[in-house]
Amino acid sequence: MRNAIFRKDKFWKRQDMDAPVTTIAELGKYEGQDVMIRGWLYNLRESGKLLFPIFRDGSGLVQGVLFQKNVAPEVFDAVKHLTQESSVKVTGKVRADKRAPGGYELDVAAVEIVQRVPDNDPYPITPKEHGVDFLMEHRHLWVRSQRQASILRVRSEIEKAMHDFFDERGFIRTDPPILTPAACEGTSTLFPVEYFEEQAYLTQSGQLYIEATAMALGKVYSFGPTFRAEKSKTRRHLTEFWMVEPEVAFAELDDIMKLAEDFITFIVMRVLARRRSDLETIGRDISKLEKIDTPFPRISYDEAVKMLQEGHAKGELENRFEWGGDLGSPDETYISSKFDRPVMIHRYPTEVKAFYMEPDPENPKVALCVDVLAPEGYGEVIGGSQRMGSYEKLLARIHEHDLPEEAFKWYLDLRKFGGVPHAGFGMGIERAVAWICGLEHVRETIAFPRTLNRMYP
RNA sequence: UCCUCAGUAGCUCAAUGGCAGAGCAUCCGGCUGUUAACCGGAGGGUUGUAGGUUCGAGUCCUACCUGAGGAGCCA
Repeated sequence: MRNAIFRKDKFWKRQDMDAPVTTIAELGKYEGQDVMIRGWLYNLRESGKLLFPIFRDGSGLVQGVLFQKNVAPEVFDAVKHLTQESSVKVTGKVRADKRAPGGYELDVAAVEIVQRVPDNDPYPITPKEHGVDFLMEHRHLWVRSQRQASILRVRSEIEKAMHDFFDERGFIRTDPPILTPAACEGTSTLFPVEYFEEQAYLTQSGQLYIEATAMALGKVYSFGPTFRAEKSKTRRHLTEFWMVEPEVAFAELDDIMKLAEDFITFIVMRVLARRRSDLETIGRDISKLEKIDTPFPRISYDEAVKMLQEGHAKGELENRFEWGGDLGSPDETYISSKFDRPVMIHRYPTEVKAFYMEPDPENPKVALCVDVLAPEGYGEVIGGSQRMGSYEKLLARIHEHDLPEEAFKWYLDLRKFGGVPHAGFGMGIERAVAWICGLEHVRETIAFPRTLNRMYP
């Protein structure tokens, strides 16, 4: 009712005509001028004849000011009873004020309510604290909060940086299939899907396919969603996550280790350059990111085992680590805690790694592979390797791992028709975003996370 | 799959085995510079579900459900 009456008011229409539309982030360019911003009511404080509505528009926050005697009674009344997250078009004069967050205020002259949140069914996410379960249930609204919006901006910047990095180096993006006939690595649990009369699976990695496109185009990369049906319930796991995977013909292990450290450093520098204010909103300790630079320390698996055993002897690790196993989460945290930049651990035992990895010619018990561990306990963000080159050895591996030979016929062909040494790696975007933003949990790094117990919203 | 913890108002949480409460949110009133504003008032409950012990259960016991984060596995 209030809304309907107000929409017909001539006052705001007249103001509206000459006020340019802008965003909150750009308000500084319009100091002293009338502008219109379009957004949502973030919060409202009042003090008698004085109102302080805070608006957000996706680019930032601005505080509006209304003195009762200075504005039309309909405008004052409309703002006074405006509900949180109602959508609005606001017209007013931009004024610099030290008391305002962001440095600028808007002297509100007119407000058009686009859609009013009902009084009896208010916006559920208040400026007060909420629990994880409640926020996840309202993820479609939670993304409007400043912190979540900043995280999504950083994620976008990381993805953009990633594309720029590979493009500048002559990589071609090739998109692998998401529906696949069989396991890529034969280890992880896959999501089965009905494919007409056949069984198919959602991809757990595009790697095998981009090995093929690398033989066509030389340097390629892929970026897309991957799926793991593992029943993992930790802050580092999603069932659906996005992975970027470069693959390079004629590259060996050392080449992709260099590529990996350049890649990570490039991304961190880009985020620091372009999304610093978002990192500040998130509360990230930026000095930790500023230390990231090449070269990253390179530690062989053998050396890592030695570190872990010494750590156990000093009482810093609960369990004694024995040569031959894969590093557990506490082991990775321990090793990465000794450095202030990402650590590269290379040459793991062949037995704990995927079937397609090339054994080290100097010690066939270990594979030419590398894991990159992010600092501050964020764990593995990159896994890569040099791929097995020999047709015969690869075929033997496929048999050893009980994989269906028929399904890998095309993959074996790559070793038959002009096989070359080649290598690549995969980086989980969510873990990289979590580390760069300093988040507790990867579920905040993607707009709509898919976890073991959650498909909604 | 295993281990641990938690489910009470829309939200965040209290309540020794003895009357189910507070703050925030919502609505009403007050306040001309507020910063998660503040002050006063009102409405708001199948204490996750099903059993059991007890004169009496939000509280103790059993099972189940849901969620959380740790292991394993992985990026």
